[in-house]
Amino acid sequence: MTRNVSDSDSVRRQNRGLILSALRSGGPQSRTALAGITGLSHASVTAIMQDLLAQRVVEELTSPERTDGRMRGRPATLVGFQRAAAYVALFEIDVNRLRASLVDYSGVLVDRIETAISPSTFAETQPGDFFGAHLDNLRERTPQAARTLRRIAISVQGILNPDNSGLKWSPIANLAGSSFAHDLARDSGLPVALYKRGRLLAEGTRWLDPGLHQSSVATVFVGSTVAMGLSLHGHITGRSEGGATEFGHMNHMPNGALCRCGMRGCIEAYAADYGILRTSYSVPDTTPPAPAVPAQQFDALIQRAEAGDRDATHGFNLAGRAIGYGLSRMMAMFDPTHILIVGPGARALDLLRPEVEAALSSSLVCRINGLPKILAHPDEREPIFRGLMMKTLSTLDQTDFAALETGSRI
Amino acid sequence: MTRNVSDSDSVRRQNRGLILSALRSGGPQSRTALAGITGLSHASVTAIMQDLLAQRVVEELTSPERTDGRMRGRPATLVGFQRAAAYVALFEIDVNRLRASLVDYSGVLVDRIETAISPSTFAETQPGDFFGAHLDNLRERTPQAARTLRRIAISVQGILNPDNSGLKWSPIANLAGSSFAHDLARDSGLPVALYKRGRLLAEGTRWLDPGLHQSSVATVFVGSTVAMGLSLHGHITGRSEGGATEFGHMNHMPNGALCRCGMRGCIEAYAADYGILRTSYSVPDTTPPAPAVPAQQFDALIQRAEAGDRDATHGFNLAGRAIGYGLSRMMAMFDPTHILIVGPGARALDLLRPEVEAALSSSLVCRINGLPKILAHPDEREPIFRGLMMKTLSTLDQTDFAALETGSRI
DNA sequence: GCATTATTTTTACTGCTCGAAAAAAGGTCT
DNA sequence: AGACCTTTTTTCGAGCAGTAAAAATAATGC
Repeated sequence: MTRNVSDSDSVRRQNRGLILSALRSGGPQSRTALAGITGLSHASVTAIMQDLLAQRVVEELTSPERTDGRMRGRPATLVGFQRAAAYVALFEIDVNRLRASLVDYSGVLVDRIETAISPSTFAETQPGDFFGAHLDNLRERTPQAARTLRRIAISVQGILNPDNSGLKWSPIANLAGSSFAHDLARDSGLPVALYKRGRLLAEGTRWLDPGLHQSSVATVFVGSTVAMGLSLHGHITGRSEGGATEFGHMNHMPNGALCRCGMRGCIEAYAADYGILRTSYSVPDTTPPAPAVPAQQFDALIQRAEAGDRDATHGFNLAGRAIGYGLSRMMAMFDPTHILIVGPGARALDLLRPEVEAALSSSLVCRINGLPKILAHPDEREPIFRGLMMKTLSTLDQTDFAALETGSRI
Repeated sequence: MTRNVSDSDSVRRQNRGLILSALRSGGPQSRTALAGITGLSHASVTAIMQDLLAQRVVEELTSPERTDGRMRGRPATLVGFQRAAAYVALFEIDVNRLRASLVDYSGVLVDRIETAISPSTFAETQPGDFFGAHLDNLRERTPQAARTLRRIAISVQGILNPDNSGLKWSPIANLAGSSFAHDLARDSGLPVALYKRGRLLAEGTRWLDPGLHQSSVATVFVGSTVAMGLSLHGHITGRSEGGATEFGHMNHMPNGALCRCGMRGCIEAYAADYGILRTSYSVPDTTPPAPAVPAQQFDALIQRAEAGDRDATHGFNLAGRAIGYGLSRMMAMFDPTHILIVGPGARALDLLRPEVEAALSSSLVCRINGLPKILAHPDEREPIFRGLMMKTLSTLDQTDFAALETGSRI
């Protein structure tokens, strides 16, 4: 049972966390600016800063670099994260690729390794060992980071265990089943966090687009799979309080098209690249899906549909309808004001939009509240990485550094 | 912008709130018991209690009534809410009935008035005035409560305004459109809260069934409408952070049966009493729904289906399928461990269950995590009232009484 | 050089929780 | 009846974090 008692310790944690989080989203700032943003008094900011400086969590920036020469008064000394205060290792795993990144505490990418993944990769190597090997690699290449490495976070696809120690199911062959997060944590001695890709998309767009930072956005990935993350007023919501949803495998049509997951009628079976391709080529929708669709083949299909090809258009229509009804069903439970389509499918938004909007219009909530704004952001790599990084660093801020005991505040 | 700064004020609020909430869910208790439950030290509990006693929020119970004669040591003095510390007025509005209740701070029902509602009620009287008249009535009948009346809460059906000041849409004729909560707040000078019925069902079952108190439950009302509330690990979740969902009007079938709301294919159009009746009597599903279905007619239909009547069984099958697929779609975003069916439809759970479970089984999350437990609770009146009352009193605890400034703690 | 302006630090004070010890309130035993 | 035991409740001093206001600091402008 967690104690929710509030005492001076929790007060300090809360207010230190407030300052770190302001620094995280606003970059290096003066103490006065931080006092304004957090609502703390100048005295408290100074006191907390003294602790943070003494603990080498933050540092004063040497180059004041006044933006305007005509500023009066004592110039502010900016305070920013001390880059070497901590490092985190981030893994993004995909059906055919692993990307391992080393990031310092200020959010600067230090090192990156990319490796190809094949369906046999995890048949030959235990997932925990596979990640462990890459972690060692990162450590060897940046020895000074190895000492202060604090956390590991992995972006995954599939359904998580209740304790987030591994996956119960995943489209990545042989990845599910083992508690690889637990294994990796044991072997490395570091905390390991698993995040669903869709959830990170939501987190990432929250950080990428300042305009959307505090609004309610449903971020939908359309590509080799279909996934969704929800960011409601800056809070990530969804299954298991982990912010994950199974949007791609939400049922669209009872007994419908065969999905890669083995079930029938999932949204993904209509709206992922393989589904659109299957419809466009009039392949029966009970045919087992192709393992992977090359990017150029998908782009060619988009071009055909844009040129007016009936079959291709039909494929995108069915995809749009599946996504649209899925969104309309989601909106019976959440009320995002914006829908952001990311991934390869974002390039086809104009083809999808009519059916998406038609489906949304047929729902009561949209008739009452109006349609949400539907936007596209073709790149999904950057949001996922940024989401993974910001989520991990923010967790580090709050869990590790906000809770540090005050030394002797003389 | 809300300031999240933590200071001694917020510490007091938090810890007072902790004690009040323990008292709310555990009933009158000794200080020692409260210290154990909240995690506060005995000294803090005593100090906070002195304030609460001085402010007449709680009182010491006179009758110790030892449960066991063989108890040793100094007998505990129980502390409980002071009944007259506050009163709240609760309204439950339905298509054909208004129930106005006056409840004291300890949760005891003091007075209750029931009034019939007809489709013309709100055509003749402004909703704000209608509630105002009943409020005055309650006040006149219990003058000592009128002085310490602190809050008004209303259970409604329909889609709320973004600012919760009224309804954008409601199945209750002419109720939507006006900001009656705002009007009533202005006229009465008291805060008025609007809650969706489905949300209160979730809140109510949370309080009614201690076994479900901390688990994750989706409570589905099946009757003249279909509604759902979610309680995940004791937290109520859903649209607009208000915990509401539009489950009944989630789309089940594109271009499907005509719903009372005017849209087509809503779950309600298949699973509310009128929908089941329409299917059972082979009336075209685009026929405008009957305004109200008498209870005995619905019960007769259940009996016919239980006796094996094909047409009636078909009606319940389609209803079960609509609910089942709706739940399966909901479970792509939430993961309740229990599904609780309440309302008149709960009596037909055995008829609905096969199709509900079949639909759930066809979803990926249920294949991976297993089916949730499906239970029935035939009475829906009690959970709604209890949910409305507990939510309102808990809000009063935290908003009004936890925040009371400490007088002079001599 | 000195007033002006803005930022940062210091000082004095308040309020809260906590641990330990003391006080209170019954029952039990001789 | 009175000493003892057990459990609950209160009291007391220490410690810590926050605020407000005053003081210190560092640049600009005349």
